[in-house]
Amino acid sequence: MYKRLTGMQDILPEDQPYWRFVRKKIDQITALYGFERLDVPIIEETGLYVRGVGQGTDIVDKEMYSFQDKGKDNVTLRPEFTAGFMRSYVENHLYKRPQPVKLFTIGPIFRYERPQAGRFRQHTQFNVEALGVEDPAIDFEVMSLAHQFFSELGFQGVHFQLNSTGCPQCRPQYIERLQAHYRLHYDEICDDCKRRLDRSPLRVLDCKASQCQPVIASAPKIADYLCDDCRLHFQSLLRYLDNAGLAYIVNHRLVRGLDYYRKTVFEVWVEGIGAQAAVCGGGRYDGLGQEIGGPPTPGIGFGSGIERIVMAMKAQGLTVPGLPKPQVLVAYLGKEAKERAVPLVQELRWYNIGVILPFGDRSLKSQLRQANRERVRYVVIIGEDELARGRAQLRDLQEHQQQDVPLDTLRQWLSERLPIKAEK
RNA sequence: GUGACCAUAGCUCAAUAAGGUUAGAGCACCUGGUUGUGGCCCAGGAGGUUGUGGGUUCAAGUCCCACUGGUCACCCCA
Repeated sequence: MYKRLTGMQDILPEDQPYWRFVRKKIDQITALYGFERLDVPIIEETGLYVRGVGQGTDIVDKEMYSFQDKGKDNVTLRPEFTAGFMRSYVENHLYKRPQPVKLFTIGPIFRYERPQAGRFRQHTQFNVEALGVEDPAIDFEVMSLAHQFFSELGFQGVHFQLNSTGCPQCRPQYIERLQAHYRLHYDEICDDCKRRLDRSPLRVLDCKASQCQPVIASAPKIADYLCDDCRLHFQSLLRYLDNAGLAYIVNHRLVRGLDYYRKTVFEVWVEGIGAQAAVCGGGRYDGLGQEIGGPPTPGIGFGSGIERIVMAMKAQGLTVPGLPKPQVLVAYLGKEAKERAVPLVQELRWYNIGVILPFGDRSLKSQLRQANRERVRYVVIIGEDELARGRAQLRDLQEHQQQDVPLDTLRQWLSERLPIKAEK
């Protein structure tokens, strides 16, 4: 028997209402904010991600689905969207268009990780990117979109974890101070942090080991080391958020694992996805354009995992509308009645009336049970008697009533009361 | 990559404190109780080589080992 690959999952019909709801909200919210859809390939040259995401990051070092194709090209299943977006922006000369270019997409992302609650090797990401503008007002716009998105999905008290991670002007000085601080406490910190100190120093701030907490608490804060440019940018953003009443928590420990982030970084946390909290993570990546060989291009965006959103929605008891389903079942008794039922079902569907046809020549009782189970409103019953008279029994399962109607008026009778519609 | 836990019917679980005959139940499914009438109820039915492979034993779902898979957590992230 074949089984799903580790970390992959099937999205069964019963979960589709959530997915439909989230996708619909994505379409609405992006249209409202003026973001256009851009779809990029699911597979790119490996080099794009190695350069874009950065050597030394976990993604590049151990999480990419990379392989050589039949033409001996080194390719990789996309582990994130932003690098591909920047590639497309440069390749299609989108920088020639009025800036910013505001884009979004939704699609699968692949990372070879050990699965756990809220983490999969393939997950679906809603990505929003605004390229070409440095103005902190666009940082605000992107965050505002995220805020409205989650609020309208039904989440209560949506707020941001927010920080600035500086830029190449100021970050190095801060990192030196941070490393100096950690060297003073070298014996007290965990092994992971000893490793991080050289490879990815900002990450020590994110450590969860209890022994590291005092060292983190006494560590210098990057906010005190930002250059004028970064500080003013951050202050403007905070002001916009304040004025708009969007809640945030400045979290000095919030950092990113990817090299290209500058200045603004933010996340949205929600309850209900196990040890994971982030349902949205993003930031500014002004260095990425040049990194992959394009023009210097400011950009800000976020990614949001749909699986995590759905999981959190369920955990928090958020409800979504049901999907439309047929409201009529045509039951038949006997071979000749079936001969008439099959084209009747076809006809009704052509007139936009959703119909279920039972299969297998089962008893009327069984067909009615099915009708009840599938919660249709009406059952059309065609038997020998009815067939001979050119009529059908029309049973209303909700009102427990039944009437005898001419077969050729069924279409009109039903279409008057049953345009196909969503359940409840 | 590291660690912990888990694996019995489609699903959720049972199977006397440390082995003992044909592995049970609820839900779901099918059939019947009404020559052709749903929900509720009643009766019946189908559905398992107890994850795989070894081992211990007179005897293994139960004990031991390995493997596979899953879950959760770490690393890290959505």
